[in-house]
Amino acid sequence: MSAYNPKEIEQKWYPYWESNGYFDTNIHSGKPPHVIMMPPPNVTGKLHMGHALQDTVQDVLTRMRRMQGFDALWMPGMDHAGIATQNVVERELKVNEGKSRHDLGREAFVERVWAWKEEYGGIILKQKRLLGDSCDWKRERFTLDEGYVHAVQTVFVKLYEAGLLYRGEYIVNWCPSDLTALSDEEVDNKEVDSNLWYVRYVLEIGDTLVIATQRPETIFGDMAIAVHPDDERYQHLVGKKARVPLTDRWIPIIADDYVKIEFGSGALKITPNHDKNDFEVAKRHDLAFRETLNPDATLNENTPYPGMDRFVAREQVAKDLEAAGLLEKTEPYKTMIPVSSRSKAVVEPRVSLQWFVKMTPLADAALEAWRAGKIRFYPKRWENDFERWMKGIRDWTISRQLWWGHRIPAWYWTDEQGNRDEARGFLVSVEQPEPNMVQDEDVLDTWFSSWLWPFATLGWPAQTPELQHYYPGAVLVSGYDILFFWISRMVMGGLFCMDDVPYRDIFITGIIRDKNGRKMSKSAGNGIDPMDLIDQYGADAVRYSLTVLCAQGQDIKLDPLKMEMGRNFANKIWNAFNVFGRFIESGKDYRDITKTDLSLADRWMLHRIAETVEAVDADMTQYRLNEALLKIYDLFWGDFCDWYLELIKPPYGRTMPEADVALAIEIYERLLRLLHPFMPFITEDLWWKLRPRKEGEALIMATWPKVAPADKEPEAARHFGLMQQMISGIRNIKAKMGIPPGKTVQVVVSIANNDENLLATLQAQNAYFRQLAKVENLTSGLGLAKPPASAAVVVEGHQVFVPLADLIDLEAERARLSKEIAQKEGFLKSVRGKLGNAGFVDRAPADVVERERQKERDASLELDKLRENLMGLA
RNA sequence: GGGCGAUUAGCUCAGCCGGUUCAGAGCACCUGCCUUACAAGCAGGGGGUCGGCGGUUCGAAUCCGUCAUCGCCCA
Repeated sequence: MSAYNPKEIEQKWYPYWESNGYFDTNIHSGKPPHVIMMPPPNVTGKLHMGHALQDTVQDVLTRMRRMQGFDALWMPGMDHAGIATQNVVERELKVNEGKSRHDLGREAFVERVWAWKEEYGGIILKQKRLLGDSCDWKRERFTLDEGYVHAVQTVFVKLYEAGLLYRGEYIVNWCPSDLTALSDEEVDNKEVDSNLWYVRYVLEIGDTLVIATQRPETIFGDMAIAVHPDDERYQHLVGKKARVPLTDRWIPIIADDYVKIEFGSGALKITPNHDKNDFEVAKRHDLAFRETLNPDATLNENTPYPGMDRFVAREQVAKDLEAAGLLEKTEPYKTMIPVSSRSKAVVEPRVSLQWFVKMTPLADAALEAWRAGKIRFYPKRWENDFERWMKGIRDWTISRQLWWGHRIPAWYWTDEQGNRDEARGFLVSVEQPEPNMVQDEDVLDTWFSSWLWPFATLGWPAQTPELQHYYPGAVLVSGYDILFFWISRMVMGGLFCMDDVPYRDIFITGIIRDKNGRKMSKSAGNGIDPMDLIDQYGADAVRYSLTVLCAQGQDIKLDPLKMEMGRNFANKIWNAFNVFGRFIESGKDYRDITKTDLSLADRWMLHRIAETVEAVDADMTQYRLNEALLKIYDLFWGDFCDWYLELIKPPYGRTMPEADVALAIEIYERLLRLLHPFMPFITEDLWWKLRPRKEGEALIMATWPKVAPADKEPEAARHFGLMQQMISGIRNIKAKMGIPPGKTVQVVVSIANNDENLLATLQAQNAYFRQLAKVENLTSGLGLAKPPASAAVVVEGHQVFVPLADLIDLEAERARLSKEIAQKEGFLKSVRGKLGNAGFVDRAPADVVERERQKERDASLELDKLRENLMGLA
């Protein structure tokens, strides 16, 4: 009559669930906990397809567990997203007031950020509601909440006291755009086309030495030239001096086996301040350090080009070298450059004073927990990456030169003028340890707060009842793009602070790409906004499609048209209700009406549901949501709609018996329960249409279907299956003979093997043939003869004849049967091939062999009958 | 350079521990239907030697090796 329109319905139910407290959890409920920590989205963020996918997965799991009687906590919140948020507010400040954050000063600026957060932050949490996320909003946390700040500072102190924290001048990744240090994980390596410049260094002994460099602009920071100790070409030069080109500075030539003899000329310039490896070499050889760049990556006063941008300077230096006759040649060269994953600026290795976490001991604990089976990855292969990263772990640069974030709880003494007196060292403490001490200016990497999420959100360091009840969680759902950033670090953080892993299962989803397989990004403009999809197709449809597309760990190439799968299914669900729904008497509760004489179809349907529930339960424990949902889809569409509803549907103008309505309601309820975690809105709406319900009897709070032993009736299911095949066969004959599906035919069914049970069932079900295949007269019996001029199908040895009198198209029937025969022959050949193989008969398990024998018997019997039928056509 | 993943129908992809007609689904395609739940639908149908080669096995889309192509991660 009309297509399903999700808009109205989806808007109706979310507020209903939320306001009734159905998402709420309660440590006193007496139910076992089931906890999922939502990866906190950036406060600046908007919902993207990755969120839509992962939230769907988490919500499906949460809703199912809730229905299964768990105290299902899905903990929501947001991340303060240091750089991202600071950038947003800085940009706004620039545009609106033409000011920089320095114009405002730190305190005023941070206040601005808070104001921004209150006004615009958290759009994403509203969007999550439109998706249907059933998280416990009352527990929502923000990584800069007061209590959370305390947790972050506490763990900082705790790490320091454990000797896992240090401060020092090391070479770090420096982002000249955001003017802060970054961790290794925040830097991506990109291959670019560049050059290799061969520069001549004048030697004190009068000769020149050619050195290949990718960065001529850094020569002003050169503090040595290194050659390999085994390189015979340069033995005589070690200990001599060379002049840095374009300057009057002389630097030593040293020997270090870090140098690759084959690369370039085999001699390497050592620039400790601007190259990680050179930094190490310099430490080994006790070289001096010379900074040649400003924080914004312009050259500084230690160079002849103060203020010039590094890339401009690169060309300029090359030119000047050439002019000075010091450039031997330039070669094109492909090289990897480090890029900030956030700002995309080319990162500069830069020596600066930063805070670091010593990671090896933490990683060792994580590895040990993993080896002991305390965490499990789905799919398992991600364990390899986890292990590799943990084993090769490097210390974590956690200080950031930003204003928005967790201020580092380290304190410094001051002199009379109030200036920091670094010489006296520092104290690490949550509270200001002594009057007149000042706190470190820097803030912590945002991930340094995120890695505490699973317990800091529950009140840690206080031993709250929530913490005891909800930690550790059941499963973490996230993408592999933050396996190192977050997932792995949480494992370490949990072990360090809680002495236990934060979750047992780690379900890693694929990444959603555009339909051509490219990563979605703002700059490429190929992003799909999930809000548009929800608007266009409905949240249930989006959830359905994403779940079905989400095979274990595979990236998803998403074509928005895929949402039609979900939309069509929702429409089907909606319309299926009408078949029996229109016979429901308003206000009537059908619970006391029991259908006592279940039909074959009834028993088959109940059996199929039971079977499916078992299969779905098994899939869900393995996080095979796509498999589970497809099974439910098949059950609903393939079994319930295509067969069951067609059978219970009364003829036009007639009504449906009350008992049938009651059973249909019961069956439909079970289907809605199974579907609810995946498609919560439409199922909740229909749930209330089935019968009057009291407050609190919402589907979201209903119980998950359990398999009752009485529901399983394999024999009934087998009989029904045979009838389905017979009916399909009749339809096939009609189609092939050019008989309109609506035209009635007569049918003779000949039951083989003296199967009187089947015969009895069949005779009781003439109506099925009438309704589904427009069979007017069904004659059935054991071993009946083929009527003249009839078409035939063979179903597991039983024969279905359709007498066609003058309607029969002999050619068509011959072709039909020939095809059947060819197929059957092929099958029989393969079966006989197996059985003719002595190895198979001897070695395969007895039951497998027996099964093949049975197949052979059945197939050859059927083949005989098919051939007879073909012969009889003449 | 090391590691991982992918390669199955025209397209997008499922296929767990090797054995049920196991070669599947959705879309697309062909034929016939506006059969009063649904044309976002119904019925019927066509279509793939499961990337190549080799191996293990009674038996391989599935396990192993190797090659090719594409993609990702790490250095």
